[in-house]
Amino acid sequence: MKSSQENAVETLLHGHGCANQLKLIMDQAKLDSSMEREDLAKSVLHCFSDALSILIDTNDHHHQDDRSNNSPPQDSSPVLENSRRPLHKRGRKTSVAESSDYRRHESPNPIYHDGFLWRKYGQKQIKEANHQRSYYKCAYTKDQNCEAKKQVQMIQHNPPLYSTTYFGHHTCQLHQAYASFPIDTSDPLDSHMIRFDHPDFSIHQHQNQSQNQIIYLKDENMTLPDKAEECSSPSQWMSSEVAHAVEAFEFNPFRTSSDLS
DNA sequence: GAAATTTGACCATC
DNA sequence: GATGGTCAAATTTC
Repeated sequence: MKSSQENAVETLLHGHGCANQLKLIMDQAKLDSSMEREDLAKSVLHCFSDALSILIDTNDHHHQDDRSNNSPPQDSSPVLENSRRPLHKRGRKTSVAESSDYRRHESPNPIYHDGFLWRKYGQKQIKEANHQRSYYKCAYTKDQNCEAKKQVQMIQHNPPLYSTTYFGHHTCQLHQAYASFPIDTSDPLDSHMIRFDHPDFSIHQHQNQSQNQIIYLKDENMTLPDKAEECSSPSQWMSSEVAHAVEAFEFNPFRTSSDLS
């Protein structure tokens, strides 16, 4: 019997293959393909690659844990680190940074828009990194005592590579709405969508004529299809940044009902 | 005018 | 003393 994680890897592998094929077709028919489409295809591929790396990496860690709890942690994938190594050698002031609960993701683009609302509270030139590091915390830190934080830092100039490190978990209502929301994509008529364009920034669940449920979130910089309701699945337009964040906070939009039970 | 960002100062840790 | 993380006043943006 396959675990849900193995099923997820299998599904992602299939999707990755399809996206790869699509890119090949578009490469062959460059006359017709706009840069926008090509970028989109690349983005999809990148998203899949990252997701797979993350899942495979997680599996590896689990397997290592199974084998021996005393063996030292091996260096993880360059794409994602989820180790218990301290992030910095010294200078930490907060309990958050000292926490073992952090997830680090590296990508060619900084992850600014990941579906959560962040407030920048600092920026520092980091001696060891030669690049500035930006500090963000959840916009609901005060309102809802949410302790989620993230740091964004360029770690490589050419080609550009950014590291986004998430600390803690969202305890704000926004995240709870995510986490408690049952997702089942097994039935295309019962799919769920996440939107970022609702004007009043509150979370709503909406049932349209085809029974699709939609979560509205705010993200002014997210470009969406004119009629997002007509998309058959979130993956049609969900940004890679959102996918990264979704992973970072252990929210799986493709989780099925059977996985929940 | 409110909200978000910037930036220098302060503090804890090494 | 050096460094990284956070605070909060100043500044910018909408």
